Amino acid sequence: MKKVPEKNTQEKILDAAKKVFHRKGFEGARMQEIADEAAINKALLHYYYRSKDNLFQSVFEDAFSKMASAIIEVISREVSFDEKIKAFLDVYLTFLQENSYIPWFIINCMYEKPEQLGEMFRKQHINPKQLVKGITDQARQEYNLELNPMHFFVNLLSLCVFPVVAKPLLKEVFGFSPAEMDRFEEERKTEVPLFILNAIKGFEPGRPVKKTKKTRSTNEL
Amino acid sequence: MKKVPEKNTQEKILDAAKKVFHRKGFEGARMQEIADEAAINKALLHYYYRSKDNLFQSVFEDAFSKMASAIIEVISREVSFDEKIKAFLDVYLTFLQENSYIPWFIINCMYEKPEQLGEMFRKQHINPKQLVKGITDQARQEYNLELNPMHFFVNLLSLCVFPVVAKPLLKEVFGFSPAEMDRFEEERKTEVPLFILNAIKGFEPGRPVKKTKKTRSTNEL
DNA sequence: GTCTATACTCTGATAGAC
DNA sequence: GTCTATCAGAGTATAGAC
Repeated sequence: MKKVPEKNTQEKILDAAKKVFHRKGFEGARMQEIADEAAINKALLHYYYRSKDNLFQSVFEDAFSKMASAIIEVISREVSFDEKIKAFLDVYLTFLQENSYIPWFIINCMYEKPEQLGEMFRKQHINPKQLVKGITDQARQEYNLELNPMHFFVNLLSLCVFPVVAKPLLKEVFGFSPAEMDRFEEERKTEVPLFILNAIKGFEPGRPVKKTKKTRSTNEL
Repeated sequence: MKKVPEKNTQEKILDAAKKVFHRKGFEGARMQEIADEAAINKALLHYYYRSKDNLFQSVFEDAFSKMASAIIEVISREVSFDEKIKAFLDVYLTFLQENSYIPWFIINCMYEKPEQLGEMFRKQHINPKQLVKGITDQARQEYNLELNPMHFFVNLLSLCVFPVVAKPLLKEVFGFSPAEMDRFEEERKTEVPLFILNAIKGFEPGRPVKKTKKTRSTNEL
């Protein structure tokens, strides 16, 4: 009695929808294309998900909760600040590599339907502001670092997410082949932690920003 | 004899098209909406610009060249490395504040019509790879800093652009009021340079990443 | 549950009067 | 140059057989 892990139709549709919505966005996506991608008939889409809107909604909720829990899980770990940052970057960059369609999809959705989100947090009893403040509080207690909560967190996010979101742009601008692009993403797993950990050291109170070894006079590094 | 700076129809159309395409992207934009925005008839759009594609092309080229020249101008200045970085952040963050619609529009365009871009660079005789390498070469010569060209430039871009692109998302996640959001953007003009200049110092060869003042044992900051 | 065929709406584009 | 009217195609959604 073999276990055949064949996906049922509903799952096939959802997977296909993710791919197509990711590539084309809501407006650009075509129900026909989703049907083709899932290798089923167009009418079946409407059998399982009444409308395009409805299907999109499902894809969005799935994507957003994946994204949110990936972030929250790491942040909530009971480890030291530096371990937490490293773990965050490791887990999150890998997550983004494997789910590169999610960030742009979420951002776009916020443009089209800005309300949608607030209650998703309340439903899950999450307070992002508090969560973020926890990180920098920990940094102060353990390392005497003075980090601005929001800005530090947004910096983390930016360095992880932007390259993923702007991938098609960067690919074109720098003329990367798909293989080079993959390599670039792989490299970021070491480059981003390096950059951030270097930056953090500058926020020790004993290390004023203006100090420099060089002899340049007015504009110091 | 008063000068009445009334715009001619073609300009009215282009302005209207910018607004609508910037809000909705290519697929989401409707010719009817552009016509309404320009307070003219739909048929006139096709009189001046043969097709939707054609009109979009004009809007895109305008946005992209604005963005590109804002970046290139600063990078090409003949100043020291640190002055260049500071100038870049100052100019670019202000540009983004005043043109916050552009990044989303460009990235979205890359998803919807990935081809469109490569030749725009060739037309303007720009070699992005070379331009970017120039920055880190300068850093090595002037400050003995070993920066990876691509990654450093992408880091710069990320920290500037992502918060702008993800504005609706951040606004919702953190529950910012419009005023708070403005303040946040204003703060980034000091936070981002601080973060980056701190990070850069870590790339001096004499300053190994693993060094730390703290007594924590295995996982060093 | 899955398919074929089709209804209906929206939208980009054109024809032609003025 | 600008308008009204209309076409042709694409796309979502549904009806109904199996």
